[in-house]
Amino acid sequence: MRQYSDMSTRYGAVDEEDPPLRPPRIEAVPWSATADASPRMHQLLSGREQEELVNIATVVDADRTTGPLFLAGTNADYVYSVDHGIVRVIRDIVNGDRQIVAFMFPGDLVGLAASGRYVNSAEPVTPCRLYRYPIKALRRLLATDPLLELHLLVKASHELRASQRILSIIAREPVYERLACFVALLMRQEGLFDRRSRQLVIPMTRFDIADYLAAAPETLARCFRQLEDMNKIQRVGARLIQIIDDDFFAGFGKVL
Amino acid sequence: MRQYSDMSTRYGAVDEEDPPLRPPRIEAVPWSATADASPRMHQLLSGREQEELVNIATVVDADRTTGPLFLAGTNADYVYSVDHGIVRVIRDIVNGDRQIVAFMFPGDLVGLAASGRYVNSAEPVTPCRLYRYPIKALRRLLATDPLLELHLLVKASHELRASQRILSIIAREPVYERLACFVALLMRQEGLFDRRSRQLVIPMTRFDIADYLAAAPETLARCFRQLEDMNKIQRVGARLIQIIDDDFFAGFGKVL
DNA sequence: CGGCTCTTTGAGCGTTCTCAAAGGGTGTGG
DNA sequence: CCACACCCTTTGAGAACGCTCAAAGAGCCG
Repeated sequence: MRQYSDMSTRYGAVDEEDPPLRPPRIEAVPWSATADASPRMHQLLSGREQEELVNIATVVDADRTTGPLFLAGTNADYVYSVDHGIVRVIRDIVNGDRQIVAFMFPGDLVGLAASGRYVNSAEPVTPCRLYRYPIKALRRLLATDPLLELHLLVKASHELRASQRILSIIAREPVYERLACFVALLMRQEGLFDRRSRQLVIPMTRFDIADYLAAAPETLARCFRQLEDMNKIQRVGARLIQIIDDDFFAGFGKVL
Repeated sequence: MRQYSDMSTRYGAVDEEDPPLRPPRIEAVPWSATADASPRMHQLLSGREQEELVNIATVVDADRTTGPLFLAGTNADYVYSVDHGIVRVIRDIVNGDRQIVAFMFPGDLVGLAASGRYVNSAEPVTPCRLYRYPIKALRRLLATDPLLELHLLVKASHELRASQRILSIIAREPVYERLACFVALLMRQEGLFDRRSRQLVIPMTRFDIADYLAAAPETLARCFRQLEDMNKIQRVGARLIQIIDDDFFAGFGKVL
């Protein structure tokens, strides 16, 4: 467990160790068209909103060794925003199987609830830092700040789109296409893809990817090999690949 | 085309023809626990909010012959709420395949947008009536009514849960389990299941169910037969089944 | 160096998909 | 009024893809 945590540290090292504390951020593609007309991620929170949020927040640091952030079915007392690192949001299926419904990256909100209970469990994938907001305080804030409320609504819409996107990815056959979509998603994430070396860091295990794409980890390994045989990628290490055919992945990344 | 429309009319006849116009409704399971502690659907809109919405809304009637409500990629000028009938929300995959990301029932909101464009297409599954709200007017309303904004946020969370649920259903193997989950979902819908006769109306075609559960329509037919052989259901007609083993479906309906 | 976990590869099997065709119900046209 | 045409549904047969089980390889840490 220990060394696995450290392994994650190396592979998922998007942020250097102990970065200076940044204000909370919530990012999303807004509803309306922006000036440049390209669907880009925007930082939704104003400086004042960030202050308001900091006032009710506590900082949480976690990694794979520290256990789940919260478990499905328990009292939903907090909502989290990701500052750095990656969190997986999990829904347990019946017989030991589980589905990762989302990977949460910096700028994302974690802690969906219904009837006072968390709907999913959340666990760190890499070492990560989150802001934790008590729901009661957050609701008080929302009642007095309609603009913040609007921003959360925009963010919720963004998460809904993301969920529908992974839905349409899972529906795809064969599996190597799902993997291509997943690689395209990772390439869009800040800090994982190095344009110069054309290398992409894969911060999660094959098991994680398998639970995300609804496939077996062995199949994933075969699909990586398949993409290599197709001359679309080059495997540098288990968690590091080089992108050979950009257009190929651009095609799979077209979906919003 | 014509007779198919009429067929849908018969099978999907949740509401009698030309019901009196009801005020707009938006339904969801709220975040917080309610008094009865059971996760039940609630009507979110107050009488005043319904009035405000009616003031900016127009009524739209549609069925399978009238074509899509809107197409993915077109300007997102309106949001819709379903009064009665069923709407499918579709995302096109590559080679003619498509994924139904959601069936929208009365009380649901349709018209998710990003950067000013609809993300999905929406088409009537049964004859239906919707309220159509211009987005501009709706945003003005939201700016002046924080409570309405909160209700939309709760509704968006509800849709997100629904999307994650179908995600975890699709991930299931074998397909007959997906179908069992789907049947359990339909049983929860108002007006489709008759408790006395134990009969369930299936308002959509095998193709629709296939595009929803990420399976081939032929496989769906086989799975219906399989459930019958297992003595879980009895096929009365293509779009009407009798539930034999309630506990079986209750088990698959457990997921939020 | 040994132990651990993650990753890769192989072989055999099972489920689902595809292609094909027949059956059923409904509206239309003769 | 009946027969036809259309679409949806069902069933069958064969092929393909992915899963399971098994085992070896690789990287990291103590």
